[in-house]
Amino acid sequence: MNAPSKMEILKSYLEAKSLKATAQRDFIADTFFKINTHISLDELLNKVKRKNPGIGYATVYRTMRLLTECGLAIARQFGDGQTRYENLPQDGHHDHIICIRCSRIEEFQNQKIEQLQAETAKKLGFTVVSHKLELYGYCSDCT
Amino acid sequence: MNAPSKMEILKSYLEAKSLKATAQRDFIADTFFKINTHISLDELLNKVKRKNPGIGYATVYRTMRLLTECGLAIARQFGDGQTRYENLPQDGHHDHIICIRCSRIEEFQNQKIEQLQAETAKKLGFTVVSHKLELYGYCSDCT
DNA sequence: ATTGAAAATGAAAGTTAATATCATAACGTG
DNA sequence: CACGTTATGATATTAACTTTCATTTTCAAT
Repeated sequence: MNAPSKMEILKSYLEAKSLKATAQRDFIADTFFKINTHISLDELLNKVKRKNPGIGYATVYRTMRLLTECGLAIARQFGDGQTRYENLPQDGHHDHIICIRCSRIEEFQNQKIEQLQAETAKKLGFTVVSHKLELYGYCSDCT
Repeated sequence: MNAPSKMEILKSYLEAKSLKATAQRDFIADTFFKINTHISLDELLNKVKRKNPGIGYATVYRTMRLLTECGLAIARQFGDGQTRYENLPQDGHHDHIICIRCSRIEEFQNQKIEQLQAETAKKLGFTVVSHKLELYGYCSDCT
Protein backbone atom coordinates (compact mmCIF):
# COMPACT_ATOMS: atom_id res chain seq x y z
CA MET A 1 0.00 0.00 0.00
CA ASN A 2 1.47 3.31 -1.11
CA ALA A 3 1.72 6.39 1.06
CA PRO A 4 -0.86 8.97 0.00
CA SER A 5 0.41 11.61 -2.38
CA LYS A 6 0.47 15.21 -1.28
CA MET A 7 -2.54 15.92 -3.45
CA GLU A 8 -4.41 13.14 -1.68
CA ILE A 9 -3.41 14.43 1.72
CA LEU A 10 -4.68 17.85 0.73
CA LYS A 11 -7.93 16.38 -0.52
CA SER A 12 -8.54 14.57 2.75
CA TYR A 13 -7.83 17.72 4.69
CA LEU A 14 -10.26 19.73 2.60
CA GLU A 15 -12.96 17.12 3.07
CA ALA A 16 -12.45 17.10 6.81
CA LYS A 17 -13.08 20.83 6.89
CA SER A 18 -15.85 20.48 4.30
CA LEU A 19 -14.07 22.71 1.86
CA LYS A 20 -14.28 22.24 -1.86
CA ALA A 21 -11.55 21.20 -4.18
CA THR A 22 -11.26 23.67 -7.03
CA ALA A 23 -9.26 23.86 -10.19
CA GLN A 24 -7.38 26.97 -9.10
CA ARG A 25 -6.50 25.66 -5.70
CA ASP A 26 -5.35 22.36 -7.13
CA PHE A 27 -3.23 24.13 -9.70
CA ILE A 28 -1.56 26.33 -7.12
CA ALA A 29 -0.92 23.40 -4.80
CA ASP A 30 0.39 21.28 -7.64
CA THR A 31 2.71 24.05 -8.77
CA PHE A 32 4.00 24.44 -5.25
CA PHE A 33 4.60 20.70 -4.83
CA LYS A 34 6.93 20.76 -7.82
CA ILE A 35 9.10 23.45 -6.31
CA ASN A 36 12.26 22.58 -4.46
CA THR A 37 13.31 25.98 -3.23
CA HIS A 38 11.87 28.23 -0.57
CA ILE A 39 9.36 30.32 -2.39
CA SER A 40 7.65 33.53 -1.37
CA LEU A 41 4.01 34.34 -2.07
CA ASP A 42 4.92 36.86 -4.76
CA GLU A 43 7.20 34.42 -6.48
CA LEU A 44 4.59 31.70 -6.42
CA LEU A 45 1.94 34.10 -7.66
CA ASN A 46 4.13 35.06 -10.60
CA LYS A 47 4.74 31.42 -11.37
CA VAL A 48 1.09 30.38 -11.42
CA LYS A 49 0.10 33.52 -13.31
CA ARG A 50 2.26 32.51 -16.23
CA LYS A 51 -0.06 29.59 -16.93
CA ASN A 52 -3.18 31.01 -15.38
CA PRO A 53 -3.17 34.82 -15.44
CA GLY A 54 -6.53 35.10 -13.74
CA ILE A 55 -5.30 33.86 -10.39
CA GLY A 56 -5.10 36.49 -7.69
CA TYR A 57 -2.83 37.04 -4.75
CA ALA A 58 -5.54 36.20 -2.23
CA THR A 59 -6.09 32.74 -3.64
CA VAL A 60 -2.41 31.94 -3.56
CA TYR A 61 -2.26 33.29 -0.03
CA ARG A 62 -5.20 31.20 1.10
CA THR A 63 -3.93 28.09 -0.60
CA MET A 64 -0.58 28.40 1.10
CA ARG A 65 -2.28 28.91 4.43
CA LEU A 66 -4.18 25.69 3.86
CA LEU A 67 -1.05 23.77 2.89
CA THR A 68 0.68 25.10 5.97
CA GLU A 69 -2.24 24.10 8.18
CA CYS A 70 -2.26 20.54 6.94
CA GLY A 71 1.50 20.17 7.20
CA LEU A 72 2.32 20.07 3.50
CA ALA A 73 4.19 23.35 3.59
CA ILE A 74 6.26 25.07 6.21
CA ALA A 75 6.31 28.82 6.59
CA ARG A 76 9.79 30.05 7.34
CA GLN A 77 11.52 33.32 7.91
CA PHE A 78 15.11 33.52 6.85
CA GLY A 79 15.48 37.12 7.89
CA ASP A 80 14.81 38.93 4.64
CA GLY A 81 11.46 40.18 5.88
CA GLN A 82 9.47 37.74 3.83
CA THR A 83 7.76 34.50 4.67
CA ARG A 84 9.01 31.73 2.48
CA TYR A 85 7.25 28.42 2.04
CA GLU A 86 9.06 25.17 2.02
CA ASN A 87 7.75 22.16 0.16
CA LEU A 88 8.01 19.46 2.78
CA PRO A 89 9.87 16.48 1.32
CA GLN A 90 8.34 13.02 1.55
CA ASP A 91 11.46 11.68 3.22
CA GLY A 92 10.99 13.85 6.24
CA HIS A 93 12.70 16.65 7.98
CA HIS A 94 15.85 18.51 7.08
CA ASP A 95 17.74 21.59 8.19
CA HIS A 96 19.31 24.51 6.38
CA ILE A 97 22.67 26.06 5.88
CA ILE A 98 22.61 29.54 4.43
CA CYS A 99 25.44 31.46 2.82
CA ILE A 100 25.52 34.95 4.28
CA ARG A 101 27.15 36.35 1.18
CA CYS A 102 25.31 34.84 -1.80
CA SER A 103 22.19 33.62 0.06
CA ARG A 104 22.53 30.12 -1.30
CA ILE A 105 20.51 27.70 0.80
CA GLU A 106 21.50 24.06 1.15
CA GLU A 107 19.65 21.40 3.05
CA PHE A 108 21.00 18.66 5.24
CA GLN A 109 19.94 15.98 7.63
CA ASN A 110 21.77 14.78 10.69
CA GLN A 111 20.28 12.08 12.81
CA LYS A 112 22.73 12.55 15.64
CA ILE A 113 21.87 16.20 16.06
CA GLU A 114 18.19 15.34 16.28
CA GLN A 115 18.91 12.78 18.90
CA LEU A 116 20.91 15.22 20.99
CA GLN A 117 18.12 17.73 20.70
CA ALA A 118 15.61 15.28 22.08
CA GLU A 119 17.89 14.50 24.98
CA THR A 120 18.51 18.14 25.76
CA ALA A 121 14.80 18.89 25.69
CA LYS A 122 14.03 16.02 28.00
CA LYS A 123 16.43 17.42 30.58
CA LEU A 124 14.45 20.66 30.53
CA GLY A 125 11.15 18.84 30.88
CA PHE A 126 10.08 19.53 27.32
CA THR A 127 8.63 17.20 24.73
CA VAL A 128 9.89 18.25 21.32
CA VAL A 129 7.39 18.37 18.50
CA SER A 130 9.47 20.08 15.85
CA HIS A 131 12.58 22.13 15.47
CA LYS A 132 14.37 24.61 13.33
CA LEU A 133 18.09 24.55 12.79
CA GLU A 134 19.77 27.06 10.57
CA LEU A 135 23.48 27.42 10.08
CA TYR A 136 24.81 30.67 8.67
CA GLY A 137 28.20 30.98 7.07
CA TYR A 138 30.13 31.11 3.82
CA CYS A 139 29.65 28.55 1.09
CA SER A 140 32.50 27.07 -0.93
CA ASP A 141 32.19 29.79 -3.57
CA CYS A 142 32.21 32.65 -1.09
CA THR A 143 34.88 31.66 1.39
CA MET B 1 42.30 42.90 32.63
CA ASN B 2 38.50 42.84 32.52
CA ALA B 3 36.48 42.35 29.40
CA PRO B 4 34.83 45.59 28.34
CA SER B 5 31.27 46.03 29.59
CA LYS B 6 28.46 46.21 27.11
CA MET B 7 28.19 49.93 27.71
CA GLU B 8 31.84 50.30 26.84
CA ILE B 9 31.46 48.23 23.71
CA LEU B 10 28.60 50.43 22.65
CA LYS B 11 30.62 53.57 23.37
CA SER B 12 33.50 52.37 21.19
CA TYR B 13 31.11 51.52 18.40
CA LEU B 14 29.52 54.96 18.53
CA GLU B 15 32.90 56.64 18.46
CA ALA B 16 33.97 54.60 15.48
CA LYS B 17 30.94 55.85 13.59
CA SER B 18 31.37 59.34 15.06
CA LEU B 19 27.99 59.25 16.68
CA LYS B 20 27.21 60.97 19.93
CA ALA B 21 26.44 59.28 23.19
CA THR B 22 23.26 60.70 24.61
CA ALA B 23 21.36 60.27 27.82
CA GLN B 24 18.33 58.76 26.13
CA ARG B 25 20.27 56.29 24.10
CA ASP B 26 22.31 55.24 27.09
CA PHE B 27 19.17 54.80 29.14
CA ILE B 28 17.51 52.64 26.52
CA ALA B 29 20.62 50.52 26.06
CA ASP B 30 21.09 50.17 29.79
CA THR B 31 17.48 49.14 30.24
CA PHE B 32 17.82 46.56 27.51
CA PHE B 33 21.03 45.14 28.98
CA LYS B 34 19.19 44.36 32.21
CA ILE B 35 16.55 42.34 30.43
CA ASN B 36 16.80 38.58 30.22
CA THR B 37 13.84 37.80 28.03
CA HIS B 38 13.27 38.37 24.34
CA ILE B 39 11.71 41.76 24.17
CA SER B 40 9.85 43.45 21.35
CA LEU B 41 10.20 47.10 20.45
CA ASP B 42 6.81 47.95 21.87
CA GLU B 43 7.55 46.20 25.13
CA LEU B 44 10.88 47.95 25.45
CA LEU B 45 9.28 51.29 24.62
CA ASN B 46 6.72 50.80 27.37
CA LYS B 47 9.44 49.87 29.79
CA VAL B 48 11.62 52.92 29.18
CA LYS B 49 8.60 55.21 29.08
CA ARG B 50 7.76 54.34 32.65
CA LYS B 51 10.90 56.12 33.82
CA ASN B 52 11.25 58.51 30.93
CA PRO B 53 7.90 59.24 29.31
CA GLY B 54 9.36 61.56 26.69
CA ILE B 55 11.12 58.80 24.78
CA GLY B 56 9.62 57.95 21.42
CA TYR B 57 9.33 54.81 19.40
CA ALA B 58 11.83 55.98 16.81
CA THR B 59 14.61 56.41 19.34
CA VAL B 60 14.06 52.95 20.77
CA TYR B 61 13.99 51.58 17.26
CA ARG B 62 17.22 53.31 16.31
CA THR B 63 18.94 52.31 19.50
CA MET B 64 18.06 48.67 18.99
CA ARG B 65 19.30 48.85 15.43
CA LEU B 66 22.59 50.15 16.75
CA LEU B 67 22.86 47.44 19.37
CA THR B 68 22.11 44.84 16.73
CA GLU B 69 24.73 46.28 14.40
CA CYS B 70 27.45 46.14 17.01
CA GLY B 71 26.53 42.64 18.12
CA LEU B 72 25.12 43.47 21.54
CA ALA B 73 21.61 42.41 20.60
CA ILE B 74 20.24 39.79 18.27
CA ALA B 75 17.06 40.31 16.31
CA ARG B 76 14.99 37.16 16.22
CA GLN B 77 11.69 36.04 14.84
CA PHE B 78 9.87 33.37 16.75
CA GLY B 79 6.93 33.33 14.40
CA ASP B 80 4.52 35.67 16.16
CA GLY B 81 5.04 38.32 13.51
CA GLN B 82 7.19 40.49 15.68
CA THR B 83 10.92 40.95 15.87
CA ARG B 84 12.21 40.27 19.34
CA TYR B 85 15.58 41.37 20.61
CA GLU B 86 17.77 39.13 22.63
CA ASN B 87 20.27 40.48 25.10
CA LEU B 88 23.37 38.58 24.21
CA PRO B 89 24.82 37.00 27.35
CA GLN B 90 28.47 37.53 28.25
CA ASP B 91 29.02 33.79 28.38
CA GLY B 92 28.26 33.35 24.74
CA HIS B 93 25.80 31.61 22.56
CA HIS B 94 22.74 29.63 23.50
CA ASP B 95 19.73 28.10 21.80
CA HIS B 96 16.03 28.14 22.50
CA ILE B 97 13.26 25.76 23.32
CA ILE B 98 9.79 27.18 22.95
CA CYS B 99 6.53 25.84 24.36
CA ILE B 100 3.94 25.85 21.60
CA ARG B 101 1.11 26.07 24.10
CA CYS B 102 2.15 28.70 26.67
CA SER B 103 4.97 30.34 24.65
CA ARG B 104 7.46 29.92 27.47
CA ILE B 105 10.99 30.24 26.12
CA GLU B 106 13.90 28.49 27.77
CA GLU B 107 17.52 28.70 26.78
CA PHE B 108 20.10 25.98 26.63
CA GLN B 109 23.61 25.27 25.47
CA ASN B 110 24.96 22.07 24.05
CA GLN B 111 28.54 21.87 23.01
CA LYS B 112 28.14 18.57 21.24
CA ILE B 113 25.42 19.87 18.98
CA GLU B 114 27.61 22.79 17.99
CA GLN B 115 30.42 20.47 17.19
CA LEU B 116 28.22 18.28 15.00
CA GLN B 117 26.99 21.37 13.22
CA ALA B 118 30.51 22.42 12.33
CA GLU B 119 31.27 18.96 11.01
CA THR B 120 28.12 18.81 8.95
CA ALA B 121 28.83 22.23 7.46
CA LYS B 122 32.35 21.27 6.57
CA LYS B 123 31.06 18.32 4.56
CA LEU B 124 28.98 20.74 2.52
CA GLY B 125 31.90 23.08 1.97
CA PHE B 126 30.57 25.74 4.30
CA THR B 127 32.28 27.67 7.04
CA VAL B 128 29.81 28.32 9.83
CA VAL B 129 29.72 31.78 11.33
CA SER B 130 26.60 31.52 13.44
CA HIS B 131 23.54 29.41 13.83
CA LYS B 132 20.02 29.34 15.07
CA LEU B 133 18.51 26.32 16.75
CA GLU B 134 14.98 26.37 18.02
CA LEU B 135 13.13 23.43 19.48
CA TYR B 136 9.35 23.59 19.61
CA GLY B 137 7.27 21.43 21.91
CA TYR B 138 5.42 21.23 25.19
CA CYS B 139 6.95 22.34 28.46
CA SER B 140 6.53 20.45 31.71
CA ASP B 141 3.42 22.47 32.61
CA CYS B 142 1.71 21.95 29.27
CA THR B 143 2.37 18.30 28.51
C1' DA C 1 -29.54 19.72 -17.43
C1' DT C 2 -31.36 22.87 -13.67
C1' DT C 3 -31.36 24.73 -9.32
C1' DG C 4 -29.89 26.52 -5.01
C1' DA C 5 -27.08 26.57 -0.94
C1' DA C 6 -22.39 26.74 0.29
C1' DA C 7 -17.83 27.81 -0.66
C1' DA C 8 -14.19 30.10 -3.68
C1' DT C 9 -12.49 33.98 -6.02
C1' DG C 10 -10.17 38.59 -7.14
C1' DA C 11 -10.00 43.24 -6.24
C1' DA C 12 -9.62 46.28 -2.99
C1' DA C 13 -9.46 47.74 1.71
C1' DG C 14 -7.60 47.20 6.27
C1' DT C 15 -3.99 45.94 9.48
C1' DT C 16 0.41 45.65 11.48
C1' DA C 17 5.21 46.18 12.09
C1' DA C 18 9.20 48.17 10.23
C1' DT C 19 11.54 52.09 8.28
C1' DA C 20 12.24 56.91 6.52
C1' DT C 21 11.48 61.88 6.68
C1' DC C 22 11.70 66.28 8.61
C1' DA C 23 11.40 70.21 11.55
C1' DT C 24 13.07 71.10 16.00
C1' DA C 25 16.08 70.36 20.04
C1' DA C 26 20.31 69.12 22.22
C1' DC C 27 25.15 68.66 22.01
C1' DG C 28 29.87 69.97 22.21
C1' DT C 29 33.73 72.30 20.37
C1' DG C 30 35.91 76.38 19.34
C1' DC D 1 27.65 81.74 23.26
C1' DA D 2 27.49 80.73 18.34
C1' DC D 3 27.89 77.37 15.04
C1' DG D 4 27.78 73.01 12.67
C1' DT D 5 26.63 68.42 13.72
C1' DT D 6 23.89 64.79 15.46
C1' DA D 7 19.68 63.20 18.06
C1' DT D 8 14.91 63.27 18.77
C1' DG D 9 9.75 62.54 18.39
C1' DA D 10 5.92 62.95 15.60
C1' DT D 11 4.35 61.74 11.54
C1' DA D 12 4.44 59.71 6.96
C1' DT D 13 5.70 55.93 4.15
C1' DT D 14 6.50 51.27 2.99
C1' DA D 15 5.94 46.43 2.68
C1' DA D 16 3.94 42.23 3.84
C1' DC D 17 0.14 40.06 5.55
C1' DT D 18 -4.80 39.45 6.31
C1' DT D 19 -9.70 40.41 5.76
C1' DT D 20 -13.85 41.94 3.40
C1' DC D 21 -17.29 41.78 0.05
C1' DA D 22 -19.70 41.45 -4.23
C1' DT D 23 -19.58 38.08 -7.66
C1' DT D 24 -18.64 33.52 -9.55
C1' DT D 25 -18.03 28.65 -9.22
C1' DT D 26 -18.91 24.22 -7.34
C1' DC D 27 -21.60 20.22 -6.33
C1' DA D 28 -25.33 17.65 -4.67
C1' DA D 29 -30.16 17.11 -5.14
C1' DT D 30 -33.44 17.18 -8.10
